[in-house]
Amino acid sequence: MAKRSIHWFRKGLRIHDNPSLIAACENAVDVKPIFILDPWFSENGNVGINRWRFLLQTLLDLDANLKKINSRLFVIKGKPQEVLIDLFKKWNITTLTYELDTEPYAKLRDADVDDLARECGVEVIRCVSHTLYDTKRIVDKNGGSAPLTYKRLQTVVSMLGLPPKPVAEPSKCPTAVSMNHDQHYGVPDLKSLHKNPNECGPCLFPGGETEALSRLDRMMKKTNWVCTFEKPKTEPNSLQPSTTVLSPYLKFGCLSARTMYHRLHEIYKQNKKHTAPPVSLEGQLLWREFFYTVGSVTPNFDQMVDNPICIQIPWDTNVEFLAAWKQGRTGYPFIDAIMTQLREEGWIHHLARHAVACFLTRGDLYISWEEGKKVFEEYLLDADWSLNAANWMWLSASSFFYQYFRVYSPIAFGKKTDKDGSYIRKYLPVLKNMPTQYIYEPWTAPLKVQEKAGCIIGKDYPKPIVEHDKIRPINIQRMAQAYKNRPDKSCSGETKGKGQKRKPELKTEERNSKKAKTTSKTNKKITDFMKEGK
DNA sequence: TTCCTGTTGTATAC
DNA sequence: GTATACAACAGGAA
Repeated sequence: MAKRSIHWFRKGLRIHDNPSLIAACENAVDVKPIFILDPWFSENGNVGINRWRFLLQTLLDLDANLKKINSRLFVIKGKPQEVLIDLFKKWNITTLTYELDTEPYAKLRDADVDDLARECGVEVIRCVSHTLYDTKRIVDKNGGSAPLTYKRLQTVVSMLGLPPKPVAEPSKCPTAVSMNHDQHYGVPDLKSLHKNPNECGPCLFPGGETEALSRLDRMMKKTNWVCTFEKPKTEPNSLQPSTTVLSPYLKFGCLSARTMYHRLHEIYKQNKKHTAPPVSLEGQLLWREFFYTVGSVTPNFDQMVDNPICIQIPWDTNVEFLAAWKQGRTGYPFIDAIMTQLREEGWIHHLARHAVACFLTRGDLYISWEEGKKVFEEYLLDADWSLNAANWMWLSASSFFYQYFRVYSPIAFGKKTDKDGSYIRKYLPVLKNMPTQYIYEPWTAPLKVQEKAGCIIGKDYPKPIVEHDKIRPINIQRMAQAYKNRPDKSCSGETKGKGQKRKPELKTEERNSKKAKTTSKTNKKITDFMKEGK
C-alpha cells in the first residue's frame, strides 16, 4: 500500500531539524502537513493577544516555507482526536508523524490519538526534537528520577554525550493541494478567531521560523558577545534587550534547540576562551532542558498542592494586590514598568521576571506563585509550561532555590543598571519628568517637585501598596515558618507526607532560644500587620 | 554527619 | 570594585 502521511505540527513549527517531518516524507506518495487549532488552548491555554498573533505569524511563515518544498500547511479547527479520525479516512492515511511533547495535556491527547490511529490501522512515528535530549533518557540515566539540581543535570547529560545533530530539511514533500486550499485550510487571522487585533501591542518579535533563524544568525555573528555571555551580568532594564530573545522561537519550536546548541558549539570550538554553563548561552539551553526534564515526570508540576517537589506555603489571597501587580500599579515604578513592558510587548528580561516574581510572592505581596504564573502565561510570547512553573517555584523559594532571605529590592535592584530610570520613563510616561533622584521612589518627592513633574503621587501615579522595608522582614519570617512546618523527609514512607513530623529545631540551646524569641516577636508583628491590613 | 555549593540580594565599609 | 554581615535555606557529595 502506498504511504500517505499526516505530519501533525504542534510545537516544532519549523521545517529545519524536524525528524518527524522527514519520517512523514520518506517514501511517501502524499504528505499532509497539518496544524490543528485545538479549542482546549482557547479555553485552558490562557493565551493573550500578543501570543495569538505570534502563533498566527508563525503558521503563515510555516506555510510559506512548506511551499518552498512543494507543500502547504493545512490548518484545521477542532478537537485533535475528532479531526484526525476524519482525516485518516478522508485522505486514506497510512502514517501519522509528530514531535514528542512532554506536557501533561499533550501526553493525554497523544495517548488518545495513538489509540485511534491503532484502531484505524495507521502507523504512528514520534520523534524527539523539542529538547536537546530525550528527557526520558536523562531520567533513566539519573536512576529513574529527574535531577533536582542543575549540577546533577550537567553530570547526567555529560554522560549522554553531545545532543544529536540537527537533521537536514526535507528535500521534497509531495503534497496534493486543491485549488481552494486557502479557503478550506488557510491560516486564519485574529478577527476570524474572534480576537481584536487592536488590542495587540507593538510587534517587536514577529513569529516564524524565518525570523527565528535570522535572529539566531544575527546573534551568533557577535562572536565576542557569544563567548563572553554571562546571563547574571546582562541588564534587566536596558531599552534594547540584553539577551538573545530567542525564547519565543524556542517555545514554539520555530527554532530548534539542537540547531542553536550546535551553532554555539562551533563557535566555542573556534574560540578557546568562552563562558560555560550555567551562565553561558549553552547554559541557558541546559536550564531549559533541566526544567523540561523535571516537568516531564513531576506530578502536578504547575501547582503547589500535591506537587512533591514544592514546599507548601500558606500564601495570602488578596485580589486587590494581585490586580495592582498584574496591571502595573503597585506604586513601585520599577515593578510597574516591567509589568507594562510584559503586557504590551510580551517579553521581559529574565532578571526583570525575578524582580516582579519575588515582589508578588515571598518579597512583598505574599501571593501564590501560581497566580503569577497565570499572568505570565497570558502575557509572555515565550510562555512555556515547564519553564514557567519551574521559574515561579524558583523565585518564590518553593523549589530549586531555597535562600528565601535573599529578597530583591523593588527600589535598589533596578538602579544598578539604570541609574537615570530611562526604562521607567519609557514604560511609565506619567513619570517621565520626575527628577532622577526620585524616579525609583516618587512618593518621597516633595509635593512641589511632583507638581513640577506633572505627576502627583496618589492621583496621577499610585502610592506604594506595601512598604517594602517593613514587609520584607515579616515575609522572611513567614517563609521561615513555612519551611519549619515541612514534613520531615527523613521519616519512613508510611509517615511521609502526613505532615506530622517536624524538622529538628536549631542545634544549640543558645540559638534555639534566640530563634524562639525572634519568631514569637515576629508572629506578633504579623498578627498586628494583619489587623492593620483589615 | 559534616561540609560545600548554589546563574542573577542588599546595605555598608573600605 | 571587593569584602563582609545579615541570618541561614536545601540538596548532594564526601
